[in-house]
Amino acid sequence: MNAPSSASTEIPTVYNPKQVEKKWYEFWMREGCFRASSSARKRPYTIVIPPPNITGILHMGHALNNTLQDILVRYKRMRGFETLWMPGTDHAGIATQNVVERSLKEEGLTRQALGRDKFLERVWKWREKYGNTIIRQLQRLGCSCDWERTRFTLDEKMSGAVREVFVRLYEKGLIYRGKRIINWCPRCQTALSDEEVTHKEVTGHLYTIKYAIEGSDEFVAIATTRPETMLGDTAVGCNPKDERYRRLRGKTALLPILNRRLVIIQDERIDPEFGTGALKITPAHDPVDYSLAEKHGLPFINILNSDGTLNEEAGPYQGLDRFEARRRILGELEDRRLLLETKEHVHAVGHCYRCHTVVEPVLSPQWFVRMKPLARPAIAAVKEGKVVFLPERWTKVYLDWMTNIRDWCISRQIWWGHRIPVWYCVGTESCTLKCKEPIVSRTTPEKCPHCGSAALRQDEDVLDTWFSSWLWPFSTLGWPEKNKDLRFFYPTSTLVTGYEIIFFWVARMIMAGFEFMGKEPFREVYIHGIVRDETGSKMSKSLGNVIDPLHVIEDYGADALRFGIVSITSEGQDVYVSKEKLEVGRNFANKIWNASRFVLMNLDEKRAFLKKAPRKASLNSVDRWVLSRLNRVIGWVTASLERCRFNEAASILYEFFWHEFCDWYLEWSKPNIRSKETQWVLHEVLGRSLKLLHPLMPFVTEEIWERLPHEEGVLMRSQWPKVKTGFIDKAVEEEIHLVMSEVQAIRNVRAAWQINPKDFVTVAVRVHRRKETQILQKHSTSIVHLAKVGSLQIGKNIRRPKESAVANIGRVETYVVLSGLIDIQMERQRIETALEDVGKMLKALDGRLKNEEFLKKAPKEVVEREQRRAEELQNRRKLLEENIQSLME
RNA sequence: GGGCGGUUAGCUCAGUUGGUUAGAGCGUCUGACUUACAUUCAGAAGGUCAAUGGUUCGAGUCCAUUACCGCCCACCA
Repeated sequence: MNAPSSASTEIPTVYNPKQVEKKWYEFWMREGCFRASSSARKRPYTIVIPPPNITGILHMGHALNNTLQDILVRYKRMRGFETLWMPGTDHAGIATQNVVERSLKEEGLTRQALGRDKFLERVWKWREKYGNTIIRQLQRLGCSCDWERTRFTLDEKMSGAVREVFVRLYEKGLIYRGKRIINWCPRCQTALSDEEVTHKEVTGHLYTIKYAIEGSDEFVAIATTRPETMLGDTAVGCNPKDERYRRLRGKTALLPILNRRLVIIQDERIDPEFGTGALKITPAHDPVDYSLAEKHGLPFINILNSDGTLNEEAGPYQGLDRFEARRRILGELEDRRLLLETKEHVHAVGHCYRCHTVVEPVLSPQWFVRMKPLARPAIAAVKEGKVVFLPERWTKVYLDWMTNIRDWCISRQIWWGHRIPVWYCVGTESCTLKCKEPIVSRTTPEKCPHCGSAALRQDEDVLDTWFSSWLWPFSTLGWPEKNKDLRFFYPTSTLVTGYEIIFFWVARMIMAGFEFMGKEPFREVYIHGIVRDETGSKMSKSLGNVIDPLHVIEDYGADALRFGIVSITSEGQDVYVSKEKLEVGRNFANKIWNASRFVLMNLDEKRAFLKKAPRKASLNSVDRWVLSRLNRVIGWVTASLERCRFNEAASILYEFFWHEFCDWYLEWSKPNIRSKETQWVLHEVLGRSLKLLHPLMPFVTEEIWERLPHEEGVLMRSQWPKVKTGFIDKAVEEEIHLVMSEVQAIRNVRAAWQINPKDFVTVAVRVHRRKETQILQKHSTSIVHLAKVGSLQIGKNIRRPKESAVANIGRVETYVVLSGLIDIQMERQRIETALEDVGKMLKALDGRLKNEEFLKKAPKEVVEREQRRAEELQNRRKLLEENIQSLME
């Protein structure tokens, strides 16, 4: 393939991501670099994207989630897997409907006024216009999804899968229609599943109300947090063991205001300790009351309209909003002196997860999925390790939820979604009893199978959005067809998601995977944290604390964003993002850019020599050092990515590339820059670093790769580097380490004594071991070059020069001549501080070495190492003391 | 009421299976436009690892208790 040519040989000194990112993304797309095929002769690696809502615009949470997936996918691709990242979007029933309704409202319209068909047309139009925004934004992030496969949860094929699943579960008896207490959102005007309700602790009130006892002057006091629900009371209850209420047995209470007669029941489940011990029973608006009512055969009175106003059962309060009704009722009770007490009360109140309105428990006929049978294999699979959570602690959260799973309310009273595939016969003449049964069908039935009537009415409701999402890992691959893609790419490999949707999505996918595919949907679930701002609040538009990833991409580049966000993400912890943290990414991208510029500028025109590795013997020890470090880094980064330790990989690369390769090797290479060996090493280290960095920072690496001589095609399709163990060389690492600390020692003295950076200094080094003498002499040109030394003497018999400061006491003594600048007292202070430190360490060490238990029980290597250290420290102490002496002479 | 996570440098956080003198980035301080990079370079200061107790030759790391912060789950009206 032909890579797009880079403009000129002139390379700007500041990396400009904008143009580069656009160019490469288009190139990758054009060349089909993201495509995956089930006919490939490779092992598959598959990730399905957590489909973002079509209403979504890219926020930091998406940026994190998708960067992590892209890293895995790019890494695996380079490792030689046939890698599929399956993209798509979610129709997001309630969320999308809300958005479109809001825009209708601006036109003075409502969906009811428009009618179902017209409204749906509008939503589809909206989706045509805005539904792919998030996809384009993901592309700007660099996501390497196989976009040609992009799915949408409401596509015809997806809908087919949904109907298939509904019918199968219905026929198996796992889907049923029933009248139960569900969570009702009066604003969205739909039922919600238990998971769609978030409980918030709020400080409300506990009101104690007097209920009169019929035919007496007595009354019973009852505590409630929702006084308006009294309008739906059909009984009063207390614990049978509660002596206080013995007198009420067999009597009847009177509901205040409405004067409804309420039987008084006894039940063990009523807690005599709470409130007054007497309970008002509102069977249609409380789950506990509901089950009490079923048990005791009480009537059910629903007092709410779908919008949260009160209905005709509320008598004088009909038409009022529930909270207004509460206020009025409290006023009325107060006027009638029936309100005994009002006190503050902290309790958990359910809110709609979409619009944050307080939800109402309401008795309502809905469709449910029986979950217990589905949960069984999903629990077993996780226990057996077929599906592994990372971090592992989520396993317990999952299992707890799974074992206490409740039936799933799947019907929604909205229009945007998968219409429930159920029809009812509305024929009148020849109908039999059987005609009352719902007709559940994959396709629209033409007539009632029992009476033959063509008058059929489809269930008005749609399915919960998650009823299509839970099929995602296989529906996207074509299920219920049995095709090659499914055989090849299913089960998928890793699922990457945040913990907030473990119940909504992850758990349900595992159940669906076993139920419909007979296999787990993925082998590994990587759960990352949630993105928060500096203050720790969840980033949200309403709080105005959003750092817009698109702005970051605009200002700093996608690579900067990716690197920045990854490097602050440690396993499963929440992520706090701030602009400053992303600057680290921008700076690093720029560093990579400039280091590469340096290498490219210096590579000779004739580059044939680059193809053949020089003989190891012809490489100097600095070359061998950097190659040794590089190969260690290859191993570390590979291991980190294998274990999904993204931040670890990022920091290993950052440290190596910046602080070893750039800070040291590049500086070192300058004097030898014309040598073929040096050039080969520069090319080698840069090239392999680009590969290692590519999953994290795909754009800048690809751009440089193109300019670097190579024979591998595009970087994203190149091979992941292997560790060349032959290059790992502990001895050479130690050798260079000594030279580096020598340079640092001299620089330290220079800085401490404020020597003008332009001045050369005279340095004398007294060495105590022959090996060290050899090393330092061998590298004396480097030391001179890197520490700006004029004259350097190294030897065993060196004496402290007059007016010199000492550094690096221990293995060697380094004297920097300060003629004139030296301040004896200050130098003495410096040495004494060092002496104190040594003293402290020695004391601790001595204690350990005198401890017989330690000598007996600690491993031999540890003891030996401590002994060696002690010797070194003693030696250092001796030298420091001598230095103070000689200073005083 | 259960469960989980966190508490390490001024700030934000790393710290793999317990073993040299606990690391990074930012910030601070000192210096430098050194021919790849000021989105830079060189150097420095800064920590009794929340508290207590225990296990161990040895604890930031393991165990227990406590405190504070955060999150999740739960039908006490």
